[in-house]
Amino acid sequence: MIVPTLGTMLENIGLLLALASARGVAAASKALAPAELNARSYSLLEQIVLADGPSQRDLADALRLDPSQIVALVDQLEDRGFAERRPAPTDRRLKAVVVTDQGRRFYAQVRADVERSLDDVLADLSRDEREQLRSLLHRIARPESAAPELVD
Amino acid sequence: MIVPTLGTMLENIGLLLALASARGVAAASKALAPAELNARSYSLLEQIVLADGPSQRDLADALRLDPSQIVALVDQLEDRGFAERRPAPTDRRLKAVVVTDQGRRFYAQVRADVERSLDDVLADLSRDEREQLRSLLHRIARPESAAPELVD
DNA sequence: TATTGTTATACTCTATAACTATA
DNA sequence: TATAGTTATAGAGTATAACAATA
Repeated sequence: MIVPTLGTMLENIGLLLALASARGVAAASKALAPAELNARSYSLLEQIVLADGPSQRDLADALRLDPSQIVALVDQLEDRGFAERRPAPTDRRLKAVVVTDQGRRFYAQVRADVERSLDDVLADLSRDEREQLRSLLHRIARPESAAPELVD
Repeated sequence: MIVPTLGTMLENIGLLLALASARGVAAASKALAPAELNARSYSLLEQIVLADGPSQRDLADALRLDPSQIVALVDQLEDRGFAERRPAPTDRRLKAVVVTDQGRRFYAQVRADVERSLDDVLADLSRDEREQLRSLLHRIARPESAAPELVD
């Protein structure tokens, strides 16, 4: 190795964010592989379980994905019997995405595996530090002065 | 909107990391677009500027990319006259990647734009909080007990 | 006119395997 | 036998535009 301490001179917080995120996604993906789910579909299922009835537009906003991508992801959950599309009573353009009993059970199972894998990623951090990190990230990922700026 | 508070019930720190990272990359990409550089190439150039002589393997480790991807990225920097490959004197398998004067000037220019764009992303955080975040992320992205685990 | 869901498509990224030259 | 760099390629992920139905 020519430069042994390359990594230690890193200051760029943007790169640090990207590297930490990549580690988290990799760990979650590995944990989810046996269930044939990827990290994005897991997060989508989680949103559906927690909200129980969001429109696809809501899901696109929550995950900062293009609505056209939500279509395929919800299709997959529907094909596996984990979610269903229901016409929204108030606005016939909307489709409410609801979790099925089977989907709720499945989520409970895989969630334990995912959280264990994230524990590994956060192993060096105390409980307090994890809460700090979560709070700081929340203010970056979901600023109070909303203004979603997926495309600009 | 069916569920107004979807975003606020988010606990998943893995998703928060991914969203925050995506915001950072998007902001940096936007700032770098006029210079026809993407976030990854910027980080690569930064490593070369800071280390001045890393092997391509070093760069792959620092950015957690596959060595085969570094080839194309270094090619691009070389084509634009920002970096050069030099045979390493100690081991003829290695190629030391060094920044050119032109590359150093270019980096200084775009760096200001990137840091300004990251300021926007971190706007809600105080100086102390940014330092906290950087420190926490560093311990996730570059754990002391190294063991790079790109592929496993 | 604007918005939701949808389809199709092109583009970028990423992962993987195989090869060479050197050690 | 192992490592650095390289090439090629297939797959996953992403962005974009256009359309029908509804508001």
